[in-house]
Amino acid sequence: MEKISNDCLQKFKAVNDVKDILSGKWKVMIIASLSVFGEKRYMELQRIIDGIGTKMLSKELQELEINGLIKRTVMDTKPITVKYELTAYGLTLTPIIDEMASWGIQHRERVIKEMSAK
Amino acid sequence: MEKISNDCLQKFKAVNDVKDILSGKWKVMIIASLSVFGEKRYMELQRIIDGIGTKMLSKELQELEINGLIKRTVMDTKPITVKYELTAYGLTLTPIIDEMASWGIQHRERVIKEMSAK
DNA sequence: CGGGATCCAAGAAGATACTG
DNA sequence: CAGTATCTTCTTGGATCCCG
Repeated sequence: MEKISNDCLQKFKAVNDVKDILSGKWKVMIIASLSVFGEKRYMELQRIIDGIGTKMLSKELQELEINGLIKRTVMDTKPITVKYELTAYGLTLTPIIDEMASWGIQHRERVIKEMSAK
Repeated sequence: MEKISNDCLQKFKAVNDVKDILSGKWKVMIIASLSVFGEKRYMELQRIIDGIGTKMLSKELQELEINGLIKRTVMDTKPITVKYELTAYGLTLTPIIDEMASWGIQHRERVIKEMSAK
């Protein structure tokens, strides 16, 4: 008779895990960048993600790499360049990003409506 | 020729909006609690969400209320009680929570496999 | 270019005590 | 019970300099 409760708890804890993995101010946006725009270089990420500094970018990229969500590749170009991309595992986050994106788009429409309603 | 780029940017910004609205260490877990378990009281939320203190709980609940995602109702019981629940708008976040939950569950299975593989 | 190291300011968050 | 107020601690993150 507590079957439902256990399922809910399971679900709740699962959300908590995702929270932990995507904790940090910028991780979701890094994933979103790589998910939406595809493979990017360090500098490009910094330009895309508004307001992020080199320190935080490096730190969160490393944490994401440790968790196996992104892959870091050093290219042997004249001045060295590094590209980042989602791993196969990181790509499985796409549905979450997509859900967030579509919700955000609807949210914008809602906000616009509210403003014009005044 | 920059049509695709604009769509991507739109999408990216939309994700960013969601980030902002769900910013803060506990907001996602509060939403998840109310989504998974349904209407809850202040104290119940504090018990469910491991580690949260009264200060953060109050603060983030207020912010969520301001954003129209949750509804706060004061019940006139002997010792006063307050219940929180998702608004119709807050309920639209359910798909995101569900995606996170199912990803988290698969993530757990993966971690378990990795450990037993050793 | 892609970072690492250091220093420092600001804000987020915890603990505790208190109130209606 | 449901918070608020206060104080302290910890984390975040910005700025800067440096290195391969």
